[in-house]
Parts: sequence; structure tokens; C-alpha cells
Amino acid sequence: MSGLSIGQLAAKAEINASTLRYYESVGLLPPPERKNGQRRYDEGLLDRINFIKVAQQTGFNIQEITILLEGFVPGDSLSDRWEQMARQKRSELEERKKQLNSMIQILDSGLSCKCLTWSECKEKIENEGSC
Amino acid sequence: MSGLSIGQLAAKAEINASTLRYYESVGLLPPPERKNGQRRYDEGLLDRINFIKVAQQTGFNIQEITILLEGFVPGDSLSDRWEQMARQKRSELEERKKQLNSMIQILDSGLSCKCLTWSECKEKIENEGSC
DNA sequence: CCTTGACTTAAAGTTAGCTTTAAGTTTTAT
DNA sequence: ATAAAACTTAAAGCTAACTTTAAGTCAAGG
Repeated sequence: MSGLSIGQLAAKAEINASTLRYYESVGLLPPPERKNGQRRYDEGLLDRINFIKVAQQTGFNIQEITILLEGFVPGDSLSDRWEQMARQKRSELEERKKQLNSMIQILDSGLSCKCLTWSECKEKIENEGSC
Repeated sequence: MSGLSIGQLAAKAEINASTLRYYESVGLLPPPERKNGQRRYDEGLLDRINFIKVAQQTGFNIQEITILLEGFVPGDSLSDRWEQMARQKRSELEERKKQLNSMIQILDSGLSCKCLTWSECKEKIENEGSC
């Protein structure tokens, strides 16, 4: 047997088979070969699927991920919309990273500082490194 | 006039007035005083609202934010569920931070490396610091 | 041969987190 | 005094990203 069935790929990727069909329908995944009408996948797709997961977790929506993935088409140079999206997204992600750091410190401190407000806590963290 | 109307607070917080009502309905915001049936808010609430925004951006859902906010009730010590949530969330946020860093590097590199897969790119970044 | 389980499509249903609508009351500005 | 703007509630509507359902086809084991 050459290639994985949709169920087998889904199991390996730890997602629902119907999610795979959905991704195909919205263009996130290329239409695979068929054998007797049934989809056959190459195991290499796991990599793409995992990338999709990370992209989602870092704040890309499905439309943005389809653009992002254009960057992995061998031989193609990056499209204008790829570069534009990348520039915009980069600053969003930097902002999110800052927020993440503040939030981690707040969780770490267990609010031992007894600050009454978020801004008080945040400022202390920024000036004194912890709270 | 003492206190802000819902519209005024909404404007300052740059969110929809109906979002404020919604937050109240799900317990994210305390029921404010009323004047002739209309809500009157203290400007200090802005701080809480901004914290809610950051919490959302860093991956807390509304239920989790309500727990998180228990930490800002003056006089109360942290509840068990606060500490449990904090522990669990902390590791989630650390993971997200790593993903964020990889993703930022990928955007930065503009895929100049011409990696064909996400894992190839990620590995290169981890070993060589860039791609 | 027949049953069982995995596959197929198209369409409807689900959840979170709002947002809009409808129908009515209050406040504010002229 | 009155018209427009802002408020009230309850309920319906919206969007993204799936997930489930219905009705049917295909393939492997006993």
C-alpha cells in the first residue's frame, strides 16, 4: 500500500479526518491523489500540518496561513503579499511576545506583590524586573 | 456627574458598549452602580479592561480570565484554582513563546534559506540561530 | 457472500466571543 | 418643549474553525 488513508494521516497528525477534508476545502492542503476515489497521502504532509498548528497558535488565521505557506513552494520566490503579511505580522508577534512575558511574570509572582491593578503590576515588572 | 456612562467608558476603552454588557453578563466585570437604571462606571475599570485584553491576546479564554482576575481582589489570598490554573497556563505560555520565536525568525529570514519544510527551517534556526 | 468498518460528499450543527436588532425609556441640547 | 442621542433588556444574528450527520460506496475478514 502506497500512501496513507485519510484516517491514518489524521491519527498520525492527531487531528480529525474531517479537519483534513476541511483544510483541503479551504486550500490549506493540496488535493491528494485518489485510489478508487479515496484520498492517499504522503507522510511528508505531517510536516505541513504541524506547521499549520504552530501558525495557528501564534495568531495566524487560515487565510494568513495559506499566504504564509506560499513561502514553502520550492522554486517560487516570495510574493508581494507574502512579504507584506510578514512585515505586518512580525510586529504583531513582537507585541504578543511582550505581553506574554508580562503575563508569565504575573503568573510567576503568584501576585505575591499584592498589586491591586494590572498596570501597577506591569510597571513594577518593567522597572524592577519582577513583582 | 459622577462616573462614566457605558458609552463613555466604552469609548475610553476602545471597545463596544455591548461588549461591556456582555462582560458583565459573563461575570468578567462586576455589576456597576445604577443611576435611573443606567450604569455608572468608575474610570479605574479601564485598568481591568486592558488587562482582560492582554489576557485574551495571550491565550486565556473568558472562563480563565475570570479565575485570573480573582488574583486582583484586594485582601483575598489566591485560591487553589487560581494557583492550579497559573501553573498549567505558565507552561502553555512558555511553549507559545518558543513557537513565537521560531515564527518570528521564519518571517525575518523571508525564507531566504529556501527550506522546503517547516521542520527543516525550525531545526536550522535552533542549531544555527537563524535560517 | 455478507458483514463490518473506513471511506465518500454535501449540508447542517456547534462553540466562543461578540454584535445587532427591536422595542422601549431617559438624557441632553436647542 | 421637543427632537435627537444615549441608554435599557432580551433575543436573535454573525464569524471562524471546525464537527457531526445523513446517505451512500468500497474493501477486507470470516
